[in-house]
Amino acid sequence: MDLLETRELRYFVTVAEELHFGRAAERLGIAQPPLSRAIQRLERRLGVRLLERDRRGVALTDPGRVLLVEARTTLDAATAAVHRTRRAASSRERLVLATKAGADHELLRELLDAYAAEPDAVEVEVVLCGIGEQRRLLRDGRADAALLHRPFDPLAEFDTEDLLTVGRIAVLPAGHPLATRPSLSMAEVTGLPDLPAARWPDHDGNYPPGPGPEFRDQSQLAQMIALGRATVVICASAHTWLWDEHTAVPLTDAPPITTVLAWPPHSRSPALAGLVRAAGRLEGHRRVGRAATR
Amino acid sequence: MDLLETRELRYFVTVAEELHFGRAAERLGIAQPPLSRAIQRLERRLGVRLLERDRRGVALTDPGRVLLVEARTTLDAATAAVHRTRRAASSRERLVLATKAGADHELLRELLDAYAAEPDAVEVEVVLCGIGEQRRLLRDGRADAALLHRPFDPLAEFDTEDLLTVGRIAVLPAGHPLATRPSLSMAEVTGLPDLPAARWPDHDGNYPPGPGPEFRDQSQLAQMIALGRATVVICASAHTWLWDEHTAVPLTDAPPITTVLAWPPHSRSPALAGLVRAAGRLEGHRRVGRAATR
DNA sequence: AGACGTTACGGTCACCGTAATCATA
DNA sequence: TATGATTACGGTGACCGTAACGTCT
Repeated sequence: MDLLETRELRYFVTVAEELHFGRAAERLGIAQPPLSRAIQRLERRLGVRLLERDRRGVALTDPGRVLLVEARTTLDAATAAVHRTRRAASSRERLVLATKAGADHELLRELLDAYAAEPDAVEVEVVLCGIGEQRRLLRDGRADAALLHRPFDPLAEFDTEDLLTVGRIAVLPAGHPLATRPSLSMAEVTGLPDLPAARWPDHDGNYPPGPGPEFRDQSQLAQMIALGRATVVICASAHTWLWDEHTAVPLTDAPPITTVLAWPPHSRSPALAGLVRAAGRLEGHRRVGRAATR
Repeated sequence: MDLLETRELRYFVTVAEELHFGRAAERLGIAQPPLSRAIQRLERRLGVRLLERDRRGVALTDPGRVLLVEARTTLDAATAAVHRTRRAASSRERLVLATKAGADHELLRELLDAYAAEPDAVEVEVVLCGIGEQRRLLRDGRADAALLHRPFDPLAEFDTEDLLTVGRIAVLPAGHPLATRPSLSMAEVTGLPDLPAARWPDHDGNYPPGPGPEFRDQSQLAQMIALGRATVVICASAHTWLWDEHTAVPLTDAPPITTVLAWPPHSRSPALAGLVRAAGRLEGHRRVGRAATR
């Protein structure tokens, strides 16, 4: 009763992303006509119109939008099958941990050290990926676990263990008038006419509207702020990568950010279990430490 | 990079389930040789040996076991894509709720009534399925939500809302000596030589070892107990289907069972949101009611 | 010899690419 | 007229079924 081949799904996803048969066919490495026919076949088999082809191009229908997300998760599951099977076959076991480049330096170090102390610790490969890419790495099996951030990353589909909760800071150019303040409120740093808030991509890869510059990784952001062209409100643990030209000011009224260790819920590997145990120990120690210093 | 077609995965899963190329080919409706070649192709592409074919049949390797679960989730995702896309295309919206046949009568009634009171309630189709089948219906998109039971059903992969927690009862033949007792302990009802505990299938469809009779649905169970051949420890809400020949005795030391409403975590439908809201209201009322009667 | 998985071989159908056609701005 | 999707058409390759083969009990 599953009449969809992954090739067809891949075709559909590409067309849905490009909204243009020509470009989609080029990305897929085939000619347009076979692609057109494949989509028609898909629509005929499902009995559902997926794309609206009228004047001025192609648009997704409502069922088409549903299929787009379902097809993506199916394709992710298929590539996860490849990765996890190959991983299981490789002789020496290892864990792949995905994290955003440039974030959580110290925490990551602590976690790796804590895990290394586990009795049956295996090699941990750290994969640095772009903003918001960790979840896809988890879904398609390229990573066994990842560091995510609440409330930014949707966590519903994963199991998680809290690691560390910190406040937020505003990162300003060193010479800015507000940079001398000991703390700031959200209201004071939003809507500054001379310092627009930088914008980063959401989970669909699109940028929210606004006057600030778009950026895609932490180095772009750092440079833009150092140039005095932008500001950003960000996790306090980001202080590790600040430049001399930056000033970090704590925010009093911004909701805190929790870094969590996340993994696919059905994972059964003992190595991953060890990593989770290490994460729990880390968080436990931290809690005890906090309680003791009160 | 996803080189696996769903047809190949279906072939592999069937062989892995049958552990016999001939029977698997028959189930798939093809001849053995193409099946043999397809599996070889799969192994070659993955670079992994999935099956051990020596004398006395076929066995799964460790990577083969990994691929079996990954392939199942991939196939479930593919059929979910079909179901959800078709559902989205159908004009009138509806919800499909899966529940074990013969369980949670009253609770289900309450839930449906509570949901019907929602402002934008849509038609709810109730699908009765076999023991432990609800999770698969959720995964492959045949159902939008299901009633599951903690701690029996693994809930990691779903979002859930607690509905009702009740104790457990022992169901005995009406004439049994223990049937006159006001309550019992687990120790008293396990290991009775004259009344073995009935066994039901676990999540893989296998039966745990033991002397008691195997059963697959509630009517078989009821008959077997009425005949004086078995006993069972079961959710207290099961009292709705007891016969005159049955006696239910509460257990004092058995962990309680919670019926939960479960749904796929990425669901975005407003109709489902309404059902969850109704479930929350139900549980809230119940909690208030309990508190008031204390 | 029997059971069962694999190799050999020939045919068909699905998919692809090139070329022509249709629709729209 | 130009752009972009669809239909027409011929070819190749993937997959299947039948038949022969190997291997172990």
